[in-house]
Amino acid sequence: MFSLSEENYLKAIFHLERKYAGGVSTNALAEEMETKASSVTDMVKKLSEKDLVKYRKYQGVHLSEKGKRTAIEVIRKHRLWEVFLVEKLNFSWDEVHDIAEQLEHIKSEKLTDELDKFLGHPKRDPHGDPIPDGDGNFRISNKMLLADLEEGQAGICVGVKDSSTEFLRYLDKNEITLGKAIKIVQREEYDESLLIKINDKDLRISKTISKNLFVKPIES
Amino acid sequence: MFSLSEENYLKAIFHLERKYAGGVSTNALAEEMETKASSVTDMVKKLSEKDLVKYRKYQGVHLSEKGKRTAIEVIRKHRLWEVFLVEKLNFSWDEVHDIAEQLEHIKSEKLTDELDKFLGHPKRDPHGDPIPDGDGNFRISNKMLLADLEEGQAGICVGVKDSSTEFLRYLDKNEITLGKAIKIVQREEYDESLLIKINDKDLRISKTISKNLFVKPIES
DNA sequence: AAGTAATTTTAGATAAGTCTAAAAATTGTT
DNA sequence: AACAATTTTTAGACTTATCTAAAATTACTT
Repeated sequence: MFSLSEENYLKAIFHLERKYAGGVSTNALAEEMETKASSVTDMVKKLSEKDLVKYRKYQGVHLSEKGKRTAIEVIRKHRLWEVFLVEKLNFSWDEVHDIAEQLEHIKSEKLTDELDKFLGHPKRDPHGDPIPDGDGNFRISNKMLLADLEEGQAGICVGVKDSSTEFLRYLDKNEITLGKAIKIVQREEYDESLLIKINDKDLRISKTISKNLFVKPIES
Repeated sequence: MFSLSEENYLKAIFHLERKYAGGVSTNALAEEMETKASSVTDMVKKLSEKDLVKYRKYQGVHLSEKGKRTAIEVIRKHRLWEVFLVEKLNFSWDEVHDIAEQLEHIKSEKLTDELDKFLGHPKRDPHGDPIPDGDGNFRISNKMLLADLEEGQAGICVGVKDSSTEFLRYLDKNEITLGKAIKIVQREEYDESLLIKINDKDLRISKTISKNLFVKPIES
């Protein structure tokens, strides 16, 4: 149906629309896709002709309904494959991204549905990101950045914002995994670092870390 | 490492070298790849420059050691994914080919090895074709065409030569599956059809069928 | 062995996706 | 509002993989 390149652009636009609700700029897309602005313009025109995006020269792009549906389908496959790799093939959460980038383009609706069933209809991928269902609906959750919790508040670790190998390895090393409870013991205003309690131990984490970790706040 | 197209050519050459030991002709490759002879010439030159094939103008091609290794790796992945689809995702043996054609190009050695392990190191794919191991070694078996058995002889059904949907559906309909014993009750010389006994029932099959079914003869 | 038929290669063209460099439009600044 | 800086688009070129049509080579046939 759509080329690998087209699917990757749609996915990128989908992700960027969260940040730039007023339209995704050519430069932002170019950076996300690690390509040049001129290439983006070319591709965006093509996507526009196929009614996958709404595009007005110099004004950025938006996904159309059709484009959004396609993007979500690719994301669904990406996340299901990540679950497969971690749960069934002994991959760790920092190893799965590049392979899922390949697997997400395999075309077969039956394959996606059977994989979903085989995995027991998982709701989240190994990084805590929600997996859309077959109709493209995401489970919405009240997650927030750890950095935005108040002193004394606690939350359950539910996802990462940065899923780079480096960050995930840092988390592994410090035994921070999804599902764990984290409590803010003390906020250091000077460098915005946090002293947190996790696994019954105190741990000091930098602003960089707390800005990349999602938690679901615990009502208290 | 290699493009999708390059891998498909290598695979096709590998298969054709069984039939044309003296070198695979441009036309034969063109037919197998469903493309034009001129396209084949172009690609074969490219593969030759990469030392994946040995090529002399007008003389056909042979895989080099490197080309053969690459082709076998692709075939290994194809067959492992077929096993996965049938054993884990409820696909039937006539539905898996096209999806495996896509999955066979996913690049990750760890993925292949873990998949192999997850599936319990299967020796054959759902059509009875042997799965090469990680070093590229095929299990060799003394299979032969059902058509070549003598009257009175029997064999175990171990594979298909034609794995088209149509043929596989015919087999399903007649309850001919891998592992079943088949005995030649009578050969009809006029049209080369066979009367066989399978599942304790007599069945008349045409030459077309018997020439596309592999059996391992039972010593008697 | 010479001529015809078939196969294979070459030459030039096309499409997708990318690039660089230059032109056009928008945005920011005073 | 005018100029500068930034962003975006256009124009033209390149690569990969393909095609058609013509030329070259090999194979077949008598």
